[in-house]
Amino acid sequence: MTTAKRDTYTPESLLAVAVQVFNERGYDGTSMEHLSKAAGISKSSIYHHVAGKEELLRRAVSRALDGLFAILDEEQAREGRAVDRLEHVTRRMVGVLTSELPYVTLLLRVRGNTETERWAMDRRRDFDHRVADLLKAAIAEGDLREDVEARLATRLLFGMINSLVEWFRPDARGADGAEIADAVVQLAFRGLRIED
Amino acid sequence: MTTAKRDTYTPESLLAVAVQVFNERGYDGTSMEHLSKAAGISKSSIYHHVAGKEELLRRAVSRALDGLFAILDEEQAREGRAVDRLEHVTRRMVGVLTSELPYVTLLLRVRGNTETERWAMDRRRDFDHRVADLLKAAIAEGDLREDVEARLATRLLFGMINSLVEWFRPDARGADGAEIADAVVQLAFRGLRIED
DNA sequence: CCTTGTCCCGACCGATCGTTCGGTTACTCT
DNA sequence: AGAGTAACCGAACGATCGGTCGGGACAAGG
Repeated sequence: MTTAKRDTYTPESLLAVAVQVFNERGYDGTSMEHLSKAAGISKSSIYHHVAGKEELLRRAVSRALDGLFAILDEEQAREGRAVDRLEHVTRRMVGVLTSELPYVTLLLRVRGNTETERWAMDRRRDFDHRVADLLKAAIAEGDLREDVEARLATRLLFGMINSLVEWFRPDARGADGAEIADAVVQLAFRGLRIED
Repeated sequence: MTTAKRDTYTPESLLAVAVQVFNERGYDGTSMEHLSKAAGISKSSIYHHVAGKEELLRRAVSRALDGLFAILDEEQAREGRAVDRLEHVTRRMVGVLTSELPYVTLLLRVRGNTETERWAMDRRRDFDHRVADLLKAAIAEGDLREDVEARLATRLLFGMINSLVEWFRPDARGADGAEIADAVVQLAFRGLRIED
């Protein structure tokens, strides 16, 4: 039996409101006053649910990072040819970006001003390196062209995927991002130009 | 005869310092105190050169936008097949991103909290649409695949190019970004995968 | 009824925000 | 030398920052 319906805030439901405001105004541009207006409760009441502004940030980026790292544990990311594993990770990244959009958006925008932000940037860099290794392996296995440097290609691939947070908005009709994942894979692996 | 060497600040030289700090800490995360420390002059002295914090932002994003819009006026962006014009704009965007890196970085990160930021976002959107029209024309002329929607492809292309501000750092040996432009064009137009 | 704990509030804290002001230094021009 | 001005400074402004405090409203359990 899950908790019955309550019209009060939980740390999680408050987080959802906070993350939305963070993304609209930027984390540094958001005051606790802004959050209280958006949540409909007073500024001091927020501190009944969470320890402060930075805990909201930490919860948000943790959620995003957990979603991303979980991809690497999936079977299709661990077994098979590197190029196929890379394509799977690419598709699943688009999936996580769309399903956890506000949290990932916040993660991709932290600047490293606080210890929490630097920790998030470090974990994110770890994830990036893991995917970069996958791309290098795909080149070594002869499935990807080697005239584009692996690190550069990884950065451009991430640039393409991560740009979703700048323009993707969830759709009423259930666009779960599968068609976007197709487009990303098409563009990244086969290119825009028609070869003939 | 240009102005003789001066060890005092001009609005332009102060802007260069300010933009660097803005990019390190984020615009909202940067206080005038931070700027005064970085510039080596007192907080109040900054106001002798510029009207305030927001003018620094306006000057910076204006410079970035002027650089981008100038691309569209170039002959190679106005004449020839759409696909070739698009490739030229792509290469030149990489060039402007690298040569005006800190200014474009700031432009790509504004959130719309002030009138200046919203104006910058509007102008940037105009530019994006101009490039999107180019891509649509290239599809209409039969040079680009039509199984990826034009607007989506434009967004992914921009995502790839704009990601430069997240990782590109100017090199001592004059890497002017030409090799990066090659990589972007290779990836975007021909893809990563080896076709055979 | 009274206690207990959850949820919330207005008032307030010291610190910091962007900005202003009056005044001083130092260079340029005559 | 004296006047004018560009460049700069310390001190302070009102506003807002993130966060604290004591207490009120209210439902549950006895």
